[in-house]
Amino acid sequence: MAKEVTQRSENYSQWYNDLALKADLAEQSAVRGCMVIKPYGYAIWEKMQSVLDGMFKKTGVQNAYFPLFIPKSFFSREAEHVAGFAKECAVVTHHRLMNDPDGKGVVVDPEAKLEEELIVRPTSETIIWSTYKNWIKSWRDLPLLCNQWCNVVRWEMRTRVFLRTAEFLWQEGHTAHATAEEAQAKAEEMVQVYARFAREVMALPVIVGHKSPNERFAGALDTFTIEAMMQDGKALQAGTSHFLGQNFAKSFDVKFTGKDGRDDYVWATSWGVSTRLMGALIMAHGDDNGLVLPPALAPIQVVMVPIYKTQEERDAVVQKLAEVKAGLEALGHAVKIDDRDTLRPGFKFAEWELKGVPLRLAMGARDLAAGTVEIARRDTLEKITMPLEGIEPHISALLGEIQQNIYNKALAFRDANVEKCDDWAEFKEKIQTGKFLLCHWDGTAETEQAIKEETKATIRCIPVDSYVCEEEGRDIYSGKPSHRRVVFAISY
RNA sequence: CGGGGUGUGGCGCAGUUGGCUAGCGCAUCUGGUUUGGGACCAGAGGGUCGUGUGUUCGAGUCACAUCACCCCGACCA
Repeated sequence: MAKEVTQRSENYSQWYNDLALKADLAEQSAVRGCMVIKPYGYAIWEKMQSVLDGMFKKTGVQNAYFPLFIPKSFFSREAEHVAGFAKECAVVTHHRLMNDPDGKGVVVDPEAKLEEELIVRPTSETIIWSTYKNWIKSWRDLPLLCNQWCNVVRWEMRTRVFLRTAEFLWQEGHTAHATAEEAQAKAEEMVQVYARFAREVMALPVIVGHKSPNERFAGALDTFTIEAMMQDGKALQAGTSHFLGQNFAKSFDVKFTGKDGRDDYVWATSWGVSTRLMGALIMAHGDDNGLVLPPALAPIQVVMVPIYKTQEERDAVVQKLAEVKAGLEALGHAVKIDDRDTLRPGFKFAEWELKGVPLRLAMGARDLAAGTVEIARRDTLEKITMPLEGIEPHISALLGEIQQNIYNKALAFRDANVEKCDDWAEFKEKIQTGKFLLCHWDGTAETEQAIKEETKATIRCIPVDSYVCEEEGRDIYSGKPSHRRVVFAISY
């Protein structure tokens, strides 16, 4: 069962796709553009959910759930927002099937046409705001901080596992506030939550910044983003947080009575991350041997492979490993003993590497006699043999070190591929080689659009916490005056 | 929707100017030997060649139609 994965250097795109599928994370479903997330992949998503959920709760956010179907009329209210999604909506028009009169399976019952079509949510702003209208009366009801974990559907033309699928899982937070300042602060707070999650849990260095007006979420006044660099130098938008102003409140007539007795529209934010983060994980850390999972997200942090010739040896080794496993579990680690006796050790090594397990322990008769164990790190592929005695805290520390090392590696890679650029000819050439270019921009949508058309590069963000560069200069394209540099890159 | 490509056991593919019984690798199953980096040997099962119509003594192969999927664009978390 030689599961050869395409080499990363040869064909990055193919490598990514192979990895997502062969590392047992997901597979193509029968439905066009949709995917099945397999148990191993879902375990990672669940871990992401639980960590994020904890972080949200600390900011006062509560979970809720809103309907999958949204009446079409709800979409008539916020024109700008709707324009952003209208072209990719799935629409429910009927509510019943019937037997085909010609005896060929089932057909849609033409009698069962809905009075008003239902839209499968591409995002929930419209239904949530029409609900919030009923929940918000007074300043005492604010702030209202809700999040929902759900699936959304966007009928994309071209799809890619985890990065762009017709249906995806995500989390969307929607908040309502009494003042613009408070809402603005919330949007910033949440993007910082995402940044912390990306950096500390996913070991993914991200750039926090504002989106340019062109790249903003439909209906937002300001959009914050976390942008990550993949190993081909392309950018991936890993999460966004929007300051929505009073646009939705006005469209859905959500007013509150203030302390002064006067009515005003509420101020809103929304923010989300999706299963796209799974794609980011694969592309940011994976190598030619497969996935490299940060210990904080690995469903299995330590895998143990017993090596034996006889049943007696097997029993003895597995028993010893079980003791170590118990010790590690007591320290809160997820451990698996791979005692499948139909597979050889070499196969198991390769398989667990493909699946990205951070640490592998191998123990055979030799080790048993010597009281040692072989430890292999997934991130560096180093192997060392250590005494078994008191190994647990060492492994704990090693997991922490791996988490840090994966981050450092990704950070070093990114730093090596971020450059300032002030020459248009140079820009056109370098941007194609997978770089983030820090360039002056005159702030106009026209320039941004022209650059996009000529090079496919977009402004990923106007950075606020790394690569911040407030300085006078001239626009890379138009030559007009500029006060700061922004991040340009080709993105997924 | 524009440009290009591919449809043959579960997966990946070969199949000559039409020719006789449709083949290979992987996977699966059985038996045995193995087991410190993706084992080996022997045997077995599994295909209306995407679909339809046509040409022909004869079609996986040729023609026309049709469907599906993939890649490159436009759109996007």
